[in-house]
Amino acid sequence: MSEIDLLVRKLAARDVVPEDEQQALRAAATETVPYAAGEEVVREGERQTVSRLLVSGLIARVKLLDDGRRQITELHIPGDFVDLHSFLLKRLDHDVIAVTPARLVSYPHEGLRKITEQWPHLTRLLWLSTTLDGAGHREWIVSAGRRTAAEHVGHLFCEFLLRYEVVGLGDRRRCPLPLTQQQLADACGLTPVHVNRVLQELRHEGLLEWRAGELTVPDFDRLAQVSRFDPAFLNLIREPR
Amino acid sequence: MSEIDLLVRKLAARDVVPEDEQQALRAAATETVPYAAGEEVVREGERQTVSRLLVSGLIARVKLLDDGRRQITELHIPGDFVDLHSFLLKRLDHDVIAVTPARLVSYPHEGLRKITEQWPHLTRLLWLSTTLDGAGHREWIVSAGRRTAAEHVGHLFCEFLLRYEVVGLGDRRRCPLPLTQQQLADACGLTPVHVNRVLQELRHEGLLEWRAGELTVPDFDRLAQVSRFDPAFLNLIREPR
DNA sequence: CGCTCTATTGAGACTTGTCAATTATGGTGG
DNA sequence: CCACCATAATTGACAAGTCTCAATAGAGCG
Repeated sequence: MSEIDLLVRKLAARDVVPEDEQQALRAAATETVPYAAGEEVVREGERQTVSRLLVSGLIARVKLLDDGRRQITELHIPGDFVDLHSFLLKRLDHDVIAVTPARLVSYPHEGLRKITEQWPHLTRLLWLSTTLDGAGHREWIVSAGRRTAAEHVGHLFCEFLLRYEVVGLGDRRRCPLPLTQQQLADACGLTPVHVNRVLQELRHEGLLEWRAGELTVPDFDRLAQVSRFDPAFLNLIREPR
Repeated sequence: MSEIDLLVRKLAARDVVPEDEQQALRAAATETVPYAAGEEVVREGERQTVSRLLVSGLIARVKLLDDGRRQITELHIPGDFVDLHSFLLKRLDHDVIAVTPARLVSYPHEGLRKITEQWPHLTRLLWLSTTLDGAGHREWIVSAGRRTAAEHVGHLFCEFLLRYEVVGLGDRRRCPLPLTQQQLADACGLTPVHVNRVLQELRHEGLLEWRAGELTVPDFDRLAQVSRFDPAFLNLIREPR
């Protein structure tokens, strides 16, 4: 199994990824770096010269306020670039931390630059990947701004189920969810206490189970309906880009 | 004055934009389309074949929930591409509407595709432009999740002042802000009633004035401090991309 | 077998929302 | 130029959702 298989699955859900482009991607990778749970992968503001593809584990993008308030702005599963945007931004506006032990493959910006010079379609696929992040961000803005706490949590769970399904590491009944309630609270902009109460409510309604880092949802459509989840933002349409 | 001048100012704040690339951009534009206030520019889910650059007016990206709740996920000022991400996504996850009368220059995706084939550095600048949107989104997630209502409103105002300053249409004392309180509420995930109270609070503390669609902030640094505003997310660093 | 981190529970406070009415503002036709 | 109208802004009283603080219970780990 190649280090880019999961990324290819993710991209292949949106367009054809020719073999030569896969090869070019593989050639751009350098080493694979392991991280321990809680370890910092990227610190806000520091100049980056590589971007990193997650191949195993769970990664969070975290923004901190000076008084300690913290907000997770995205959670990454295997097959996601956790900081492809650093190729353009050079300095990130957030930290990147490993939630669980994780392995990340490095793609030096120099190699990515060469890809933009020789592989226009692959470039567009990578660009697409960052715009998918953007679509995810917008959905999170809606969740934080206009959804109730229960809808917000349920919506995030639906998102996870489908994203894991796309890369073949889960389906719409179950997927990994190795978070603490504190971390879930930081992702939703809630307190851990309230997240706990919301989870109990969702569990008592039989909408989900969540134990030992695994999420189980007996009826995806029901959870999706209750959470006002519409998968359109995942852009799961295979067409030329 | 060329239609891309404001965009060039925006990009030039982050990297050098050579004359030949400016020329390539100009060549990719087709017509300029005027919109009336309230008019829809792009409808969610419809397949797009052009992207649009805003040259005058104010534009909002709006997401709607089935029961009428509405969230603005981004506000665009002149010099912004309002839907460059549609070049990759093809179908947007949100509507795009004109808040005020506006003029938009069309860039057919076909021409953008050619740019990705012939102008790698310009391609990276356009890609950068969408990642700046992403950084803005993340800041909005933090505002919605972890900032108080007053901080949220103040933060948005600081963002506006600096963005207008970058394109030369304002400075950190004053800029256009042609929104209703209802629209501001939809951008912040608040109710109009609460936005109104927050505005009075900010006004009474002498932090800002806002009349006739124009925002005036006597002391930017004080508003920024009160709002926990850190301009880093705007990525205002000129370096090779 | 402790120890530490995580999850759970309860009581009360506070921010923000809801509903409904009133006032101000700006544009338009006469 | 004025009266009128629709929209936007403002106000008040009260409800609701979420937070805070503090304590207890549970679970994983050396």
